[in-house]
Amino acid sequence: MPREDVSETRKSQILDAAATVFARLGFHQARMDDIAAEARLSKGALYLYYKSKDAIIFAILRFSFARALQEMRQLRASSEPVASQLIDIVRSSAQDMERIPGVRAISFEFYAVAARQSVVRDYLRIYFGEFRDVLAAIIQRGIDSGEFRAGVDAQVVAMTVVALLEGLALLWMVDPEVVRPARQGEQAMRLLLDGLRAETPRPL
Amino acid sequence: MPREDVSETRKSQILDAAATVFARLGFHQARMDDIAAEARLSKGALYLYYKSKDAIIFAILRFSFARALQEMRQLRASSEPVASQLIDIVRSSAQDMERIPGVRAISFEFYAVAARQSVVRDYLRIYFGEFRDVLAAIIQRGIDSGEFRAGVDAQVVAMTVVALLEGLALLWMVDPEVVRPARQGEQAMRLLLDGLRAETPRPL
Amino acid sequence: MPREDVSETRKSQILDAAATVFARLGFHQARMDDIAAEARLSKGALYLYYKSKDAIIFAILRFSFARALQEMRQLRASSEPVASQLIDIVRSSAQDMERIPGVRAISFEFYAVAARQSVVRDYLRIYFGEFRDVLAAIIQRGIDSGEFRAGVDAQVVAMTVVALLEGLALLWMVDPEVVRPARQGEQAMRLLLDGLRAETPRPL
Amino acid sequence: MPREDVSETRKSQILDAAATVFARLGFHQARMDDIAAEARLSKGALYLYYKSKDAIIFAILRFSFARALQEMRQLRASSEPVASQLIDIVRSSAQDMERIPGVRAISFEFYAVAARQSVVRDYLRIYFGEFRDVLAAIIQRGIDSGEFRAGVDAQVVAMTVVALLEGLALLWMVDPEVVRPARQGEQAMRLLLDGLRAETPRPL
DNA sequence: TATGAATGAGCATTCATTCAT
DNA sequence: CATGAATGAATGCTCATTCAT
Repeated sequence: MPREDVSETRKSQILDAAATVFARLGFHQARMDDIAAEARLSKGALYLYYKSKDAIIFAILRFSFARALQEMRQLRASSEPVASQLIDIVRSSAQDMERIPGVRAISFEFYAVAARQSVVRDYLRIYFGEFRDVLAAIIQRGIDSGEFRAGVDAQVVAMTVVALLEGLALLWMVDPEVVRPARQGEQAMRLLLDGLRAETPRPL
Repeated sequence: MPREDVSETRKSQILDAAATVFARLGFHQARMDDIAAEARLSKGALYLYYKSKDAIIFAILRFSFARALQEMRQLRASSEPVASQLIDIVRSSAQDMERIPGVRAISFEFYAVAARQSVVRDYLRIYFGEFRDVLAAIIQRGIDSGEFRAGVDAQVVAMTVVALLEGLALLWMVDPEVVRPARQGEQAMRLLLDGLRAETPRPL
Repeated sequence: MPREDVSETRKSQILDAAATVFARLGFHQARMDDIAAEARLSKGALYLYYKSKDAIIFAILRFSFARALQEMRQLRASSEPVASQLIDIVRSSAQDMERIPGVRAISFEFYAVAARQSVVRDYLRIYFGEFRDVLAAIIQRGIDSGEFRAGVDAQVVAMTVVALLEGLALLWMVDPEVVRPARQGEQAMRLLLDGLRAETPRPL
Repeated sequence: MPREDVSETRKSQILDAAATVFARLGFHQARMDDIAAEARLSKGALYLYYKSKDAIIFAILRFSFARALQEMRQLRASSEPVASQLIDIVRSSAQDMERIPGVRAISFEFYAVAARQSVVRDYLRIYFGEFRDVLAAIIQRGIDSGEFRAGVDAQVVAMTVVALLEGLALLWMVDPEVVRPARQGEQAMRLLLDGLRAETPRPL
């Protein structure tokens, strides 16, 4: 009469707790005791499911990464007009970040780690690369359809959009009273779209 | 026979060393021993000039902050055409970050800390606020002069430019082979400028 | 419908496994998990039969002790000539140790523990005491029969033989390429026998 | 005005303390706190001078080993009659062990470790090997001078003497009331000497 | 002013033991 | 009988900070 396998339950129970604690305290300041308490497990139990604190951090990285990639791939499907699709993407990304502030706090932890650890950097490189590719494909569709003027470099525009979103996340974390990612992100995107549509780019 | 005051010399000697070590190892992984060794001072000497490791971190924050603000205020002076001034700002910011990668690594450390410590966040808020204000003033000049179309929100555009620069810094750290802040930042800025000049923003 | 009592089976199953693991890893380095795995039982099962890890260690001590005493008492029976019986004893003891190296590894663990725990020391005291007594009886027979010269202290000779065997076990563990307990133990015993037979012990 | 270098002082202060604690509690049961307390230093100070607990254990091994080898080499010099020199060696070895019981307790710890760690075994191999060589040289001198009968294998006799001493140490640790290493070791050595001198080894 | 030896609080990790199933 | 998930006390080691010199 084998008991049901709680292994997966425990693992996500731990990751959830760890994410909460990491968001509050940061990777370093967070103690295994904090995570255990948050997960309502004993400290020893954490080690039944994860080899070390670092292993938990990496598991969170992998998990968030996988989910982010998955969400991103949903973007391809759409057959909306390109401009409004881009605005949707920016707006919903911005809304997501405004909705769950903890996630962003952890992102900044990861960015700090990435600056020194190539393993972490690798994950981010793939993530941002794929994000740019998805956007670039959409933008390219706009160019091909004549919605955007020819001569635009889709990759550069994609990079601009990603940078804009990440930059807004930072500014919002720093000054949430003033920075409103959804609203202002959308306005920024509209400006970019105006630039993309402009018949002739004028010289300086 | 008073010896000359080495106090200021020592302080910046320590801050330089600390910045180097923090860039390499991060705030947490960096040991007071590492900083002392890098500064060619004894560990005890660090405590003659700074009360604690955190005090050193804050001193770096204050110092970078002050210098960044100062550099920023130089921007006001210019009487260039607005568009080219904006491009200059983006390009030189991007070039700066490409020139001294260590500085950026420390920025990411600060951003991670800012997500949890309001004192740090306060500094960043002021910094980014001022940056936006400077840019907004320039942009407003463009609007007033008719170089940009009326109806544009200078603050939003300023925020967009700052977000773009910060986002590029992140993407560049993650993937320096592909992301070229100076070149691509300039292209992004030109797109934005095209949008700003567009006679009539078109509806979606 | 009483199931057959597996209790004794389990107990020796556990002791066998524990002995194997202890021989490989030592008392301290060996984990209850290791013993359970080796015994093909769950960790919990170990506690059904033994109260603690220490209890297992003591059970091994008691078991080895009982068997060793029993084997030893077989020695009394013989009616061989004394000299050859002594040589037989030394040779077969030495052969035993060469045959099962694990047993010796555990002995050294017990000796280390004995140096600090009187309970363990007590067992060893009885064991070595009895060993000496058995040998002393044999030797005394040699003295009484005139095979050995009078004036010899049977207890001292017995102690010498036991010390020799234990010493050889140590030297063999340390340098098995060079030390051959059976062969060299026999030669040592023959020398001793020559000394025992010598008409007159000569002054220095 | 540099302070005197306390490094060597501290190191031996720590080794002394550690030896005391190890003798009392064994390698495993001894805590770094115990050693620190015994050395009247903080736990941290131990780590200034030794990298780890194992490093302390090894340092004790190396130190004892070096001193034991050194003492042993003093034996070569003598030009006493061989028989009395051997008796002196046995007697003084036995007296040494009776004098400092702690040293022996640690030996048994090392023997237990040696059974599983070749690094430790290597030290002991060299030590016992050298001990045997020194004794063998002395015994060979006895053979060459005619003091002992020809046909004796000096190495085997040397091994016998070493085994005897180690065996006595064990028996003494186990039963110090009954076993008197110095006295009984000397008697055993005299028996061996009788055997060595015997004109003709008799057949069984 | 400067040193660096010393301190000790703090933390990740291990593992014997328990107990619900 | 048997299991193995869960517990939590125990401990080696680190490192910011202090202070005698």
